[in-house]
Amino acid sequence: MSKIWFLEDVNVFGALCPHKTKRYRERNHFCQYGKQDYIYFEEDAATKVYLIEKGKVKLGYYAEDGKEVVRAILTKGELFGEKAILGEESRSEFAQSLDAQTMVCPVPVGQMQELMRSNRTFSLKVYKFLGMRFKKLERRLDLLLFKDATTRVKEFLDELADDFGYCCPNTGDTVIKHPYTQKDIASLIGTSRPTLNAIMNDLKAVNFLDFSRNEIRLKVA
Amino acid sequence: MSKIWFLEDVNVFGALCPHKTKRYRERNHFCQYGKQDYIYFEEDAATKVYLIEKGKVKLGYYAEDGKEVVRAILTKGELFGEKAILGEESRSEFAQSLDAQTMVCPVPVGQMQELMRSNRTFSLKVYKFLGMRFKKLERRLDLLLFKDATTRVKEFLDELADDFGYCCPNTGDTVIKHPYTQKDIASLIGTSRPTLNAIMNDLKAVNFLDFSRNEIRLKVA
DNA sequence: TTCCAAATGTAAGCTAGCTTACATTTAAAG
DNA sequence: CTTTAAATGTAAGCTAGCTTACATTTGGAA
Repeated sequence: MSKIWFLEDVNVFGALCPHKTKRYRERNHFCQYGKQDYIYFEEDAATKVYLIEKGKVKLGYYAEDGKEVVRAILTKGELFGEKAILGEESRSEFAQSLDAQTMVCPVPVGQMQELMRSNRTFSLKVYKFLGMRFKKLERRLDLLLFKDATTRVKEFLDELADDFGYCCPNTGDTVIKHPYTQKDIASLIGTSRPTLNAIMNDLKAVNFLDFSRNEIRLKVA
Repeated sequence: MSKIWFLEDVNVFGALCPHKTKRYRERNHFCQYGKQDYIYFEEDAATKVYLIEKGKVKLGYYAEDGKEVVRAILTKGELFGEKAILGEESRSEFAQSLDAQTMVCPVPVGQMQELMRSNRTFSLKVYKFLGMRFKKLERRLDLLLFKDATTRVKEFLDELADDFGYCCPNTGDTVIKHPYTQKDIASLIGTSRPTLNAIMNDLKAVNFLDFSRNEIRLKVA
């Protein structure tokens, strides 16, 4: 499902990206980041929205005890910093490059809003995009409220399959090449890292899936 | 904090409400609902945003096991159904009147979006409003992830104080007259009802607060 | 005024999942 | 090719908070 949205987003934001227009390119550039580089920090002024051209970006924040909390890890074609459109003034999270060669295209909020005003179709797509993010949050909250850790893992894997999965032509398994560590996943679904690991191995034991460092295979039933 | 927004919302949506214009009033009316009446159900087409003129509205949904889950209870001046603006097609929750005399002002999404296009200030306020709702969700999620039940109760009471509280001139206590039952609150903060009750009585025992059916007093320190 | 259904109060017993601690494996950097 | 920090695997012990069950109180309906 989110796959469908993802594609629509690409249409929208691909069309949007100002680097396609020559005049803009003269003034601005894609921004490049190395591994671990921060694109923005918590508390930074929220003046731009970013489209990922290449690489991986981690969004998260630091809890009072200093522990890093992961909100999401996004890749090529995905958008982040969108709360700036909704009047956020300072960032409530950091954005950090995970790859040695991450490229993002920054779009000033003002430009975004101007486009939304002048192009009804575009604005509706942005609304839908924001609505999706909203629902995703609500879904996470509901899972946290009512589902046990194993169920949350399975739901997370389903989402992951939408974003990164493809069907293995030989086995029919869904192969997911993803950028998450077990620590990240644990943080996202609200369990401890050891618990997540145990669950993953249980699911492997019952042949629900197989996994290695950066690949998960959901077995066909 | 949310109080400030609340007031701004009133400005915006007060100015917006089409019943102020005579022509509109001839065609549409405020909608009245009795106790327990549903304003919309889950799965209903999401074509309108609603402003509460009077009374109380409960938003929630039913879990698979049939248990009711409360998302929020809103009162005069507050807005709901706003996901319709963000391209939601069918409701993911129900809206139910809690008072014998609840009045709401429905605003079609199309009209809303037209206004947003034609009035930049208005659209920015709507964006900010949506951003607030977004942050509220994120805050709830973070609390659920990292805080124990007692902390969540206290945070909830702080929010409640913003929405319904006033300072008692004699004692200096913050008095909160609210529409929630303990069951509602438990559902909102993600605990069981017995646990919430125990916590409330513990907080009463340590003189942090006092409470009866529909009033909570946060004691001055 | 009485009655009833909903709301609130309370306790016992159980368990999912946390914390902590440590071992093992892996991949990236020099 | 070695080194090393990060990632992953595993287990023991503990506890917050759940479930269940029941008692008591309360406000509104009749």
